[in-house]
Amino acid sequence: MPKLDASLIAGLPPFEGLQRDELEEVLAPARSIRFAAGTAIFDQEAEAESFFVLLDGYVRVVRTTPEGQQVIVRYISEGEIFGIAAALGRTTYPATAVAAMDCVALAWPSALWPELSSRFPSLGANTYKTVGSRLQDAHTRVVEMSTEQVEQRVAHALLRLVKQTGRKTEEGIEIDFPITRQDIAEMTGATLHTVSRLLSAWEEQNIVKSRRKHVTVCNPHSLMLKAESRDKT
Amino acid sequence: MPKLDASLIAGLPPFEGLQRDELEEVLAPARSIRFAAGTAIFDQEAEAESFFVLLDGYVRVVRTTPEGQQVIVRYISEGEIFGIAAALGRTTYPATAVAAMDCVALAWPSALWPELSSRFPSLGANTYKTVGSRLQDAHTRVVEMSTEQVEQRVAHALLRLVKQTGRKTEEGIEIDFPITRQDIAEMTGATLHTVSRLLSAWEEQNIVKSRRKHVTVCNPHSLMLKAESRDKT
DNA sequence: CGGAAAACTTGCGCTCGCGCAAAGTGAGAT
DNA sequence: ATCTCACTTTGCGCGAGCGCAAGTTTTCCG
Repeated sequence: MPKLDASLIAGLPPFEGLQRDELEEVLAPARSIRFAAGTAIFDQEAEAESFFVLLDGYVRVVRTTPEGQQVIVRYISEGEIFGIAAALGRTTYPATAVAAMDCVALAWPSALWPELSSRFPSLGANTYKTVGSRLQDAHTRVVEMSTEQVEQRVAHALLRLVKQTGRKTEEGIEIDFPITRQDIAEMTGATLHTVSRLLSAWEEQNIVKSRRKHVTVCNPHSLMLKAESRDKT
Repeated sequence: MPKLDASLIAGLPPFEGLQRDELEEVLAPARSIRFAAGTAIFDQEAEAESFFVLLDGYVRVVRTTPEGQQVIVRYISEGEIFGIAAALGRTTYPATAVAAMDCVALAWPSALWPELSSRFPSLGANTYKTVGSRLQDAHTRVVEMSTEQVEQRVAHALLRLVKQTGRKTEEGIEIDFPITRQDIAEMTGATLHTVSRLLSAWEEQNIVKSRRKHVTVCNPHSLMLKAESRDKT
């Protein structure tokens, strides 16, 4: 195993506020792992042996119901920490994490969390801050699911993805990883049929452009209008 | 202000693992406050000046949309910590907390959190553990909202309330605080009309008994059936 | 004790979005 | 090169549950 360099993680949100030598100390027990697109990084209900920081790619976090229905809980972007069951007093993962494209991640043994977080308080603080914002995100989604129509929810979901992972192209801002209608449906509590219809309608209006597994938002402002008001403009 | 006694908080989940003298130390900067039913303990978006532990009563946590729609995020029971924006790196409260009945709570200045949690690591660990389970609860609700019909969601919500706050009576298990059809609707993303219809139908089948602002579950098993399967038995 | 507000019930019609079905299309594999 | 599978589109009908409306009951308060 090659020795990992501190510059790998310098500047990433979880490690903000750490000194160079501290970074190296944190990094020492980590190993770097590649995951091919579509492979599981960890499985729901499995023993939480590791926690991770994503160095490259995108990860989809999915919860599966006893009946086999899937719901996408969130997408993880570069630099984010995930799989932190240990930090929240759990011994198993509450969801499955799947590489949405080829990924590279650092992995630490969960057992090291108490030591690491107490030795490097900023690490703990940074982590709990992201937990806080994820809790808020989750509540925001509950509110959306409770109060909005499908069209608004899909619009909100696209806007969030574009904001989180958007990559500028000549036609607009493209979501930076392969995403299907089915995926969008699982994020919004809709069916792939309805999502497909919405995207077609929006393409008609030059608000989005989509190809197989790719979505580009051309007119974010119009999409925001769709997201806000429930009248049928 | 009367000096508070350590026995007040001994045995409460957030303070598990603390010694007697530590409890007193933790308690020193706290003050005890009463809240009349219906009054706000803190408001969404307000500066997070304090965090709280509920000693008596129940608290409703509500998020309000820009359009004025309300969604009940959760209920807080005796012994739970809440309003911990500070622990999650926030400076404002993400939701409003309202006393669902007359309540007594302890309040600490938010500014003390870093010191308290580092001086008493169990306090931090206990708190983050509850944050973890709340994050999970929120995701569970997202999954429910995505995959279940209204009837199942209402059944699940009642079962959860009964489990969390149930008080045994001769007729069954009663939810321990005043709760309206509107409240249940705001927990489940339904309308009060639909909730009313469901409760009427279930009363017909001797599954629940409800009076104004009170709900008793007589037959939890039948209610679990309603919660699980989407066929119309 | 009486009046009013708050909470609850019930009926009716309509619409959003699902369920089902079937055909079309792009992309990777051999 | 073409085959095949995964992804996508589109049509049609139906039903859950909302929106609106009107009426009833309970509790609170003067």
